[in-house]
Amino acid sequence: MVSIKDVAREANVSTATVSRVINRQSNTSSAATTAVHQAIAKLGYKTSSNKQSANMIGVMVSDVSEPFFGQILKGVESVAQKNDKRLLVLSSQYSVETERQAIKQLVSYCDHAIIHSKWLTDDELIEYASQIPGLILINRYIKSIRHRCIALDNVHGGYIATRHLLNKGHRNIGCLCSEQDIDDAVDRLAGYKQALTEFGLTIDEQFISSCYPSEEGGRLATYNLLAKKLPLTAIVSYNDIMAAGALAALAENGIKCPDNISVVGFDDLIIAGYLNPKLSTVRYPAAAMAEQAARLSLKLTGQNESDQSSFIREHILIPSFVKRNSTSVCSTQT
Amino acid sequence: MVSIKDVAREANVSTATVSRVINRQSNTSSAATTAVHQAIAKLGYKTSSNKQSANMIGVMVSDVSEPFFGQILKGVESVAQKNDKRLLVLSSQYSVETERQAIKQLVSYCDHAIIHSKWLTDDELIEYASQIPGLILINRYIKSIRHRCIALDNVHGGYIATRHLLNKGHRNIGCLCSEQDIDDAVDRLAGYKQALTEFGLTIDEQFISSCYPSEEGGRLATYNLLAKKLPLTAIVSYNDIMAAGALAALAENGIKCPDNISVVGFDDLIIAGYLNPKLSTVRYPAAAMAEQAARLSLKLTGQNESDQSSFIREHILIPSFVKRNSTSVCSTQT
DNA sequence: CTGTTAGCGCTTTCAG
DNA sequence: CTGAAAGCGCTAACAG
Repeated sequence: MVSIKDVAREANVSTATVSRVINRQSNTSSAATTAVHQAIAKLGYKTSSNKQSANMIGVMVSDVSEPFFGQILKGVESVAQKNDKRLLVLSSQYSVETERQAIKQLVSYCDHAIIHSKWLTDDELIEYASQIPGLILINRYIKSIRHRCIALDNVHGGYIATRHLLNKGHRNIGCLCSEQDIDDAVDRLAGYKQALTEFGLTIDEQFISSCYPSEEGGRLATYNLLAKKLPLTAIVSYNDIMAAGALAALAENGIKCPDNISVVGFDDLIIAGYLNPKLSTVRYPAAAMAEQAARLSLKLTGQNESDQSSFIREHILIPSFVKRNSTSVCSTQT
Repeated sequence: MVSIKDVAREANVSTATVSRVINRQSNTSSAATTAVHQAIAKLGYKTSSNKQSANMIGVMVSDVSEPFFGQILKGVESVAQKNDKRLLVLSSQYSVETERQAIKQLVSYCDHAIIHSKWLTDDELIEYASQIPGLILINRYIKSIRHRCIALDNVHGGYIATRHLLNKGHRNIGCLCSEQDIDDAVDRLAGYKQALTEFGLTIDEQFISSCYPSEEGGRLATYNLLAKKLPLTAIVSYNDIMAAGALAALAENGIKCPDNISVVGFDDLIIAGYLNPKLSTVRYPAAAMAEQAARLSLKLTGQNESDQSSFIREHILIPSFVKRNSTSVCSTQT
């Protein structure tokens, strides 16, 4: 256990100065301050080493009120509870700076941190990961620290969504994309293309429409597709929310789902089961993923007695398909 | 600041024994254990008085993954963030014992605790509330500690839901109730009755159907209503989930909403906007309520510099009506 | 099972 | 602005 004393030695100051720096109180010279901060980073010192931090497992998500993140909290909480640990929650509110501050806090307060970072660069995350062994990245894959990442195989997700439609005879499949430049968006699109290619079909960019990943975005992207008068019989969507927008756009235009056009979502949010028709979608096992992340975190700090280094499989989860009522066999045979 | 030493003196044991009791380790006689626990309760001692607890605001809800509770977390988190506090989250998983343990933990770890208790008795909650001044009950009203409660006026909610339908000309209004014996269920029903009475209508118990407050429960309760061949033109539901079940049951029977029967929900969950038709409902301002609870907690421990004791209005929030597409003017004039 | 005692991590005081 | 040293809250070791 690295103490304030070690930090003091490393920074060539007294323990009192370190204490002052940590608590941001009274005046300390900037030289001493930076020296202390460097020493803290180097040694991986954590405040409240008085055992409190060992009992805390921290989570950072974008917004605690979103159902998807609720699942993640639940997953982490369940293993926290089993291991008699407390759950510390912070959110980034979709802001880079808030996200950075949150992670810094987590790193300094907790031995374990499950982080869903949307905005920080790989390099910055690698840096934080190096500070505590219990930091796990969720829904993100960084090769150089892949043993610290738990992610979903989004390519496969896009693939099975598209594949499901192909198997039902659909050949003219539109794709609603997220215009955000993040991994899951490009991966899911790649899965869509892979499925088509594998089926011997050529990819027509006309069938791909990008918008902001909201309900309104889904509606707009669908309008754009419809405007082109393509022989569309099915649509795969970046996520359930956009799919909800697509369903609304179709309904407004008298196009019946699934009779005329089938729709597939992604995520399997609660709303999927309440849409009309109930949405066929790809299940994102968020809670399971979070559980696994939490267990991995415990394992990496040796809390988890058993299998210290036993099974080190790739931490990539495979999504599965959920068939509901928004997809059917293609009626317009070509 | 009450220390372990004070507790030891109060309990007539040594500090070591107190330490042992707190950490539930090694053996301690039950006599000593209870004596220590009593002393802790009496003096309001909190572990980690080493300043950690003052930075923590704890929340307990039933299930962190439910959207409704997500709102509550978000509300508390927003004020926590503003006041530079960390958020500690525990859930009861709908179990009495888990709930009790969670509250105990919160009380001993945090200076502030926002608690959504569904299962504990008033007396027990009063007891916990007496242990720390920063404990606030949310969505619950206990008269003797009402300055520690933030709740919704559920009677008013049931009232405006019913009133909305009455104003649209409906006179034969069914009511889907929760069979659970909790305050909000009876309050919302009371609001329903009040609105009818106020309109000079007599209450016919035939129109009231109770089931478990789930989608399936809503479906069943609706079947039961339909089976009676009542001249039903509208339904008010205990919550949105049951209303979703009601919509499904109506659709399955070829009854159009809102053309034939209007439906009103309660809570205004995310799904309300995605149902078909979009659900008119009563908005439960969960996040706002949680924010207010958190602010109250800070105020009660004197953290909130200003207005120490200034405005002590009743902490009852008023719900409002959200008009969407599931309600319309009554067509069958009597 | 319990108290004494030594010790640890940290903060605060005080002198410079 | 800083360090030495005293002090505080707590835990661990040991003897009974």
